[in-house]
Amino acid sequence: MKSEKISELTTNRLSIYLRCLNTLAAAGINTISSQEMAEQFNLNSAQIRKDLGYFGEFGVRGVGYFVADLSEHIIRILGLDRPHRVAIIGAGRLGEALANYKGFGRSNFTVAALFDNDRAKIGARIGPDKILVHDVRKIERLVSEDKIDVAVIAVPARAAQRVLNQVMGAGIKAVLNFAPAPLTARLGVKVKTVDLTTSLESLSYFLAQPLTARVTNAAREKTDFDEPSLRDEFESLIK
Amino acid sequence: MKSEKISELTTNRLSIYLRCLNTLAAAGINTISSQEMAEQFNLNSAQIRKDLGYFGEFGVRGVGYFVADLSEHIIRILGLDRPHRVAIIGAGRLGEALANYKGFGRSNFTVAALFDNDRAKIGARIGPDKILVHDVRKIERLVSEDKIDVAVIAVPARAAQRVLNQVMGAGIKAVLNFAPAPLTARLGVKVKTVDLTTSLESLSYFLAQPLTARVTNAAREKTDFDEPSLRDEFESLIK
DNA sequence: CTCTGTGAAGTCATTCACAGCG
DNA sequence: CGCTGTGAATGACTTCACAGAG
Repeated sequence: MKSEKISELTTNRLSIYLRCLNTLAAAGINTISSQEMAEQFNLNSAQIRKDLGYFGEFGVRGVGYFVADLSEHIIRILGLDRPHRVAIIGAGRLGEALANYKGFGRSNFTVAALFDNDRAKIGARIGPDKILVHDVRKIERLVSEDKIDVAVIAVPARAAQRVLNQVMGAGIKAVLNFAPAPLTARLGVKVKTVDLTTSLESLSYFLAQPLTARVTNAAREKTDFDEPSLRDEFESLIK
Repeated sequence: MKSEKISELTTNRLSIYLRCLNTLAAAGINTISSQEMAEQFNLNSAQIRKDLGYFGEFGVRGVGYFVADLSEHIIRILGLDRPHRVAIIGAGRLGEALANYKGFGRSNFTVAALFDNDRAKIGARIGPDKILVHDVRKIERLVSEDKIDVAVIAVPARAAQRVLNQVMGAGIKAVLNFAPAPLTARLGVKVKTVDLTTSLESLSYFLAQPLTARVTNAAREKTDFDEPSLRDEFESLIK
């Protein structure tokens, strides 16, 4: 086990490896080499080994990795062995979809509360799970009462920084932001932004390139996994 | 104007610059230097100049950039001067939220059709905009009739590859994927995956680190903009 | 004198390639 | 013998730093 600084690219990939291992386990496979895994899931075997190498020696030379064992290790590395409680701020369409999303469970995330600042929504119960919408001003109290440690920002861009400030004020250190705004966070608070418009506009650039350039690029890229990618029980968001 | 290979990181940032320029324009600012822009939006001025430098010389030495002018240029570079028509596959919660999302317009994207394979949904009209749900098997015909050039995959992971194949079969070259699955695309087709679980698990890793490491990391990172981030009229997804 | 545009330097990430363990 | 774990090599991206345009 080294103690270098781990890049976010590496932790993103660990999450992906974990998903792959789940798939393998479900298929009844107990042992896998980095090569086999790379082939099956469009990954690079050296990178798998290097990523894992930052955290320990989990493999068996001449054999590969034990699926269940490695899975366990990654769960521990990512801190998924401890439960996380999520607050969703913004009870609009997206907030509602997320609040009713069942896939969080597998990663040990639970949606603990939903907030909005719209009078008409506060006190209402939303979606099939009838989740209560709280007044966003109560966020600080609920965070400590409910042991919430992650916030999801699903409000319009112009409100996003204000909400982030409230959320930081309540002591939350990890935020997933869906608002299209350049946010400033205080030291020690991690904000991950997911941006639909940027993704689409980047696709638009790709379409605007001449066919030859597009194909050349694609060849260099295998399947595009440079950004995150989800888990099996996406169903509730989607079905 | 060079003709090197442009990285996706650069095109993502162009999209962000465009958003910043919109904000500036809305504030009545006509001229801005890369330094000022970097300060205001947590960016790096050298990077702004370098990114723009791949496409031309848009600035005025000793002055900076004309906001409206640069905006125009980026719109053209990203291919946002031509309209794009989007098909959303999967009429679940997320598909519905996306189908009713009004923010696409600004980037010249229009949601042209919504598809599902669920008998109970096909033929129904969904959301406040009453968008008709089509049978996914009709996708090929509708793509050519409706000039659709972008697909959004909002189906469960196990269906994602099948849907991607159908979509590619219909001739679509650009896909935004919300399913948590490692997809394989044919040459010349660009797939961008947005993965909620990976983002959350990566945040979990951050929380699992000792406080000192978290702060050290944060110091290196300003606000986290390594992934995409959205646009102003996110409202319809969210409100 | 200011700010762009850009080679050169520096930093970080991926991939290679192989010693050595099981 | 096969596969891991890992330094060393390569490649990609960012930042520096400054010549030169306006």
